[in-house]
Amino acid sequence: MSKQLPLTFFRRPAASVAREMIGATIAREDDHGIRRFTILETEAYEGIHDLASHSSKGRTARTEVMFGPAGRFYIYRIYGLHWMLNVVTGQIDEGEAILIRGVEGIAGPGRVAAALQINSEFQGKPATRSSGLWFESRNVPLKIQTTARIGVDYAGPIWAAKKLRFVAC
DNA sequence: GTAACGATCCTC
DNA sequence: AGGATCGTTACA
Repeated sequence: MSKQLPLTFFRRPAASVAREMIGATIAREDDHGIRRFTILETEAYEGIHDLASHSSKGRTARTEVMFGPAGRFYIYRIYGLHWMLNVVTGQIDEGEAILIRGVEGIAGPGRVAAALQINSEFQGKPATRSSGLWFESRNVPLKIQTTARIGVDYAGPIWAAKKLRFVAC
C-alpha cells in the first residue's frame, strides 16, 4: 500500500527527487473520483545556475513559485497550447523544479497535464490531497535510464548535455 | 506598443 | 518537415 509523499520529500536536490519519482504514483481527485498513474518519466531543473531552467532568467511573475517552498506546483503554458506540470524542489530561493514528462499510458508532458486536467489553477498549490493532486510513494522499484533533457538545446552544450532526464525502462 | 520565442504535439 | 497558438518576456 502506497503512502502520500510529504512536502518534505521534495526539499532535496531536483535530480534526486526526479530519480526517486520514477515508479511513484501521481494521484488526481476530481468530481469523477480518484485516478492514479505510475510516473515513468521526469526531468530535473537545477535552479538558477541551470541555463535550461526558467529560474535561471531570474525571478519573474511566472517563475516566482519556483523560488518558494518545495512541494508546490509550477505550471506554465508552452507553445500557446500545452500545460506543463512541475513540482518545486530544493530549498527556498534555489529555483529548482522537476517536470513530470510521462506516466503510465501517457507519454509526453503536454498529454500528462491534459489527461490529469491540469491548468494554471494549480499554480503554487501544494502537492497535497486537499489540492486534488498529490503523490504517493513508489511500491515497485523500476529500472531507470538517465539521458539528456528534451528540447533544451538553447541552454548551451554543458547544460543541455547533463543527464537530468529519468525514464523507466 | 511591438516582437520573438518556446521544458510540445499532431498531421502531412 | 511544418503548423498550431498564446503567455511571458524584453525592449522601445
